[in-house]
Amino acid sequence: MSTTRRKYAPRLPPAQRRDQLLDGALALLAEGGFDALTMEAVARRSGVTKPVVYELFANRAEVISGLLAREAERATAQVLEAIPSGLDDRSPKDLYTDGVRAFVHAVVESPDRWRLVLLPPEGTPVEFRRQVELVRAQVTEQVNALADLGLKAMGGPELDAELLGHTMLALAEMSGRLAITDPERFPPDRLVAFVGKIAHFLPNG
Amino acid sequence: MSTTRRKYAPRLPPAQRRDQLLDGALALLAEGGFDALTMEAVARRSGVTKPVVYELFANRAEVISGLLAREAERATAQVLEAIPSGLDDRSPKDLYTDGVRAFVHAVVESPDRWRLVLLPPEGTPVEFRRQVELVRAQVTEQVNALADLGLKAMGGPELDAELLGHTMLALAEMSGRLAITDPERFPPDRLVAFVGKIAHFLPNG
DNA sequence: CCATATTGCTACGGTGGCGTAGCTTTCACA
DNA sequence: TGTGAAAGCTACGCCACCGTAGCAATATGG
Repeated sequence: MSTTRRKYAPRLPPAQRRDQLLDGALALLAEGGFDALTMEAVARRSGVTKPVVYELFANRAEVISGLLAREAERATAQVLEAIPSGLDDRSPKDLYTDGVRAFVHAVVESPDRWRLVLLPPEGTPVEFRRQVELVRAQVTEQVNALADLGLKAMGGPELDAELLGHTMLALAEMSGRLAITDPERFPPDRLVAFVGKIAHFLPNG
Repeated sequence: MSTTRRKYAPRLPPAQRRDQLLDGALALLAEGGFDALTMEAVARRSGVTKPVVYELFANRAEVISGLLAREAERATAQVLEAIPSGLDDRSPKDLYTDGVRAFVHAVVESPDRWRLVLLPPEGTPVEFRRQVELVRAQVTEQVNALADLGLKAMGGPELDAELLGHTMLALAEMSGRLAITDPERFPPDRLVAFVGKIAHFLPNG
């Protein structure tokens, strides 16, 4: 058995290869969870061998954090692009509702990406949790600001501002989760309509 | 070097050993996530050898589902015990608030247990997700019933009943999560007070 | 105090991922 | 067209976990 040499994979500049590998990693994750995300698997998936992967990522942890970093960036870009934060002739309530709308649509567009953020942590690699928490902290800050604004604009702070922020986030995430896990039953419109109503029932925010 | 024989672990009847092993498994999970939960580790952790573990669990999957089954049972018991569902002279809103109170206190009492349910899966073993979803489905049904009750009692269904159920659940889970991840900043009282206010702002439920 | 079931242990062979050393092919450019 | 750097590849040794076969200690009850 002359060990037949494998066909050379097409050559790629590092940056591009890196992206390709992360694509593979994301797919693996979506299919088989974190257990499926190994260096070997990433290599196989992209039709390439292990040393190639090690050329770009020192270890599994780097693949994971690299993946999350990239996806988080794209994810936020996806939302920010959809939400014209410039003109704010809208009330905080409408701003929030519009944000949720943009968010839910982004989720429906790239479920794999968002599954990563919405249905992840604990029991998953530590580095990963760290990263997610970082991103979440940023978002929380923004949302808290909005909540504050709402409370100030509409009267005395009858509600715990910080918790209101968390709640707004939780509502958005719930919508995203439902949009991913049961898209038939929960189309974006239904979700957004509901969130909008809730927002208007609250005394402010 | 005569290979010194290891000291015999105290003998235990199966049921008791089983419980001990699951305790070990839970601790491992809390410390190092799912990657840390291996047959070897479970054995080591309980000062016992692998075949002993295999005597009680055929494989990792069984350990996991066994663990989740036990914890889920204890968890629900913990809540049900704290919430006197018999007397319902209270309004649905108060019922809900009391439920959340009981829930948050249960969480604070056994964080490891609830972390398992609240900050879990995806990217974690499939069997596990299945189990969690089963439990969650049961709870969702209960909560939906409550939401329905609230909506009917307080006037026409201005709100999407099903989504209201999900929201109530999401609020409770958010409270639980915050109670676990930042207990200093979010003591039970603060959380419960907030949830109570929110409930009363909504037109019903 | 001995027989025997029960409980636990040692010791493997097997698999699969990790990470690296060193060789081979491509390809851009002279 | 030929050459050297860049990009890939093969092929290891290592380690951790899996799962099992067969032996050793310990209880119990006759």
